[in-house]
Amino acid sequence: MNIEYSLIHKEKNTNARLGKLKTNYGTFDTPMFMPVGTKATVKSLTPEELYDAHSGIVLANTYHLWLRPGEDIIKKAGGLHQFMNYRGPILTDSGGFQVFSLAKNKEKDITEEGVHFKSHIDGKSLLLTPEKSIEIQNKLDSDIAMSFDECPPASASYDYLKNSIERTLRWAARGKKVHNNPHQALFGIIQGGAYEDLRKFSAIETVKMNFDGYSIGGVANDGESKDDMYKAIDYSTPYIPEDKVRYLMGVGEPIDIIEGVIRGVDIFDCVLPTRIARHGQAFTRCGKINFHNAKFKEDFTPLEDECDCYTCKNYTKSYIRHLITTDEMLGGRLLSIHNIRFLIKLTEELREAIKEDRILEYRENFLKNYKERHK
RNA sequence: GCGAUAUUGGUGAAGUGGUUAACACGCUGGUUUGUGGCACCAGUACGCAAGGGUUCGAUUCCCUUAUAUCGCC
Repeated sequence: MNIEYSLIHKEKNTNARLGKLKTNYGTFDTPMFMPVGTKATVKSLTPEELYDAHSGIVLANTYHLWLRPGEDIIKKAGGLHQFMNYRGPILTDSGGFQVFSLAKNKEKDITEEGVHFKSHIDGKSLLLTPEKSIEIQNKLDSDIAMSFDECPPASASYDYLKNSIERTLRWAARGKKVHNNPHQALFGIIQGGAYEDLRKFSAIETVKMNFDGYSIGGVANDGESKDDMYKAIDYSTPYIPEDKVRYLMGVGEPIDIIEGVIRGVDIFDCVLPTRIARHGQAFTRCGKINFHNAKFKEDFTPLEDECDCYTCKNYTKSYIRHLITTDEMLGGRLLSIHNIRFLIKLTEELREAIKEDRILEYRENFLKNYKERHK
């Protein structure tokens, strides 16, 4: 077995779904937020801290682990779970997203064969192909592998996207052909920007290949508007079979998670909670707050009264601000613990709301408190 | 007591007789959506020790005072 998705309940008023995903390394409920652990670690957190946050699954990255320490070393260690001592499900991203940002000349470097680029570590010229990405992921032995796709920028033209999704489909087929880890699931990725016909085409053709789950990609890129992101989801989900899990790649912000869930998404991942934490910011029910702000200097209350995370149960805003402004390691750690728990708790609440068919009401209440600029 | 040198923002400091006083740190905001890059962006001295003078114009030249450091009695 690799994975088993079961749909438990469909919300009455929206496309939101409650489900369960079973893997060899544990079962978790969906919708779920997946913390990002690019280099086989969710930056600064121990596995125990991830369990405490009720994290169902974490993401690691093929490109980074390929370069360092190398997939063979991880295989020797007994696979990614053993290597990083994480006893829960792990998904590996294909490396496509990273490699495209490193490819200097998009037209020349992105070929039918794969993507040519220079290592960010030593400048060595490298080629990542769909086959190579899958072979690496097979060795990493994650629970879920992702197809190697092209992740075009939001600004890409219709014609570019059309060619790109066709190539991504060919790449998906090539990857699937070499995938040979029976314990590992393989997901296909739907692209197509904010164009209805492209998303539909990409979704239908990807689903034809019969993957274990499906992702919506190419979203939340370089200044894409929220409306376009929501459209990309709306245009993709109708074509994904109900009994397959759906993963929206790279999202993110609390509001986008809620909107994604309403549109039928089951899994999200995002660097935001850990990245903004390292930059001194935290998610709260009232919106993002910045611990560099002087107003927290003498604020001896918890980050959030009602939050059940380690940070909120034990530390004051004044102390966290002190750690952040003095650049102490613990500051980023404490905020990462909170931010990850915040997003996972958000998905827990969304699951409750789905169960009771009141997800629209939940969104309304959430938005009432949450102050954030709408792009 | 005498002489020399210095005195620029919260800090370290650059600088010039003439439009907006460099840069860095700090500080104050902000950004961050499948994490190469704890990063990026913006703001932050109405004043150059104080008071006089020279000059069309002085932070920049001169004088006095204050303070500091170093010498000498």
